[in-house]
Amino acid sequence: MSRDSSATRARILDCTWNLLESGDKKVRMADVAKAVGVSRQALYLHFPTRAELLIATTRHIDSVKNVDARLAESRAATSGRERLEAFISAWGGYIPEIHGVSVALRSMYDNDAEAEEAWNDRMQAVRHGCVAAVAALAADKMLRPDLNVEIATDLLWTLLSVENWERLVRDCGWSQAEYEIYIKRLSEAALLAKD
Amino acid sequence: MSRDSSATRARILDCTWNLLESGDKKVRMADVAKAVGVSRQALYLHFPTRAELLIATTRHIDSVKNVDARLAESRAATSGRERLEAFISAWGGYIPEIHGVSVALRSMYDNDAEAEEAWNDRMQAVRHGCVAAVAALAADKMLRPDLNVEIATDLLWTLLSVENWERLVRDCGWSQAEYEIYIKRLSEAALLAKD
DNA sequence: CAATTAATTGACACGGTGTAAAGTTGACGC
DNA sequence: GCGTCAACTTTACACCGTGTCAATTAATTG
Repeated sequence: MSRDSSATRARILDCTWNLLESGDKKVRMADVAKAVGVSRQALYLHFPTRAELLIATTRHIDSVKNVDARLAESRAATSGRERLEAFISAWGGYIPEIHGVSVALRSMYDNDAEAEEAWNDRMQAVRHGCVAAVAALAADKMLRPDLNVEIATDLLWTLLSVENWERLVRDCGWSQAEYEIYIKRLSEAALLAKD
Repeated sequence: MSRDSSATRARILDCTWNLLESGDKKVRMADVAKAVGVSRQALYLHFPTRAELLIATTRHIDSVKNVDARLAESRAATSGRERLEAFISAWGGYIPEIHGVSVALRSMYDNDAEAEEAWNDRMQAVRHGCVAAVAALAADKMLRPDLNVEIATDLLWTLLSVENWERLVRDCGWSQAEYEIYIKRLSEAALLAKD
């Protein structure tokens, strides 16, 4: 080949990531192109649409940040309660990493079916983690008696939403550490039987 | 005047409301115009921008649905706990009424400073209610000892977000009644000292 | 050298918002 | 009845951002 296609593809992903994370919202295709130092049209040589660029960027972040390994940790915990805490640490600690791209993806949620699907996929993955954590609690008979597994999963999934993280950390000015502490307490207050 | 200006203005607001609430997302100026039976340009005779039309629509809904009176109820409660429950009922019951317009407003949050401000105003109003409810709990010495008033307010405000309502009612398929029951329990588990 | 391929340049269609200008229609006062 | 004012219409267009297309340039490799 003349120039290394996969290398520029990687540069595009990195620059997109940077732009998104720098919080300058308004990341247009032209902005990315400028940041990469490439023509706007070159982007379309690598990614068919803006939505696909964003989705590819999340996957890129996932692989760089090793999200699978992080979440795997929570599966190692023995007790249900430890598992819950480990999962909250893993996911809660991952939210700030993907926050920029999550904002971009969600902001095109309404207009773009592809973006919607990508976002939902992501959220379903989180839900799987919630299901597992709640199941572990139930196995330990630690689940509040007035909750069934389904309801408890819905609640935990809701508590751990990116939107709630944004509210607390961005809007309320909490530190990441505060977020993790209080969201753990909250989750436990919500799910655990008082004993 | 030739035709009653304020009457068509009201018709525009009603039709916008209907369209937004019918969930057909994609409510463009042209869609509203068609629904009202008026030219697209006529809309701009009454509202300078789409954002202002949406904002005016929320105000219109507020006055029709009498949001102030609803929230006033919660201020009548005597004990802190009653006040918390009353506030959750009032606001939680109001969310579905404004859900359509809230989606539209939030979807232009990133692009439109005016829409952002309007949405934030709304959320600040809710926060005032949270502040009052938490203060009432604190006055009754019912607040969890490991929470201060500020943190407790942040938490309650977060729990009562429109986004959480959407997650539970729309995405998880909860009924409005379930939402209110479980969000009350959750809020109490989060905020109340166990006694 | 020739073939291949990344990337460039410049032009354009589309959809949605908002603007501008000229024309139509109806109610009202005189 | 007539003129006037204001609501509304029609048509046209500018702007922005996405995505498409075609012709061209440049670098690598057999």
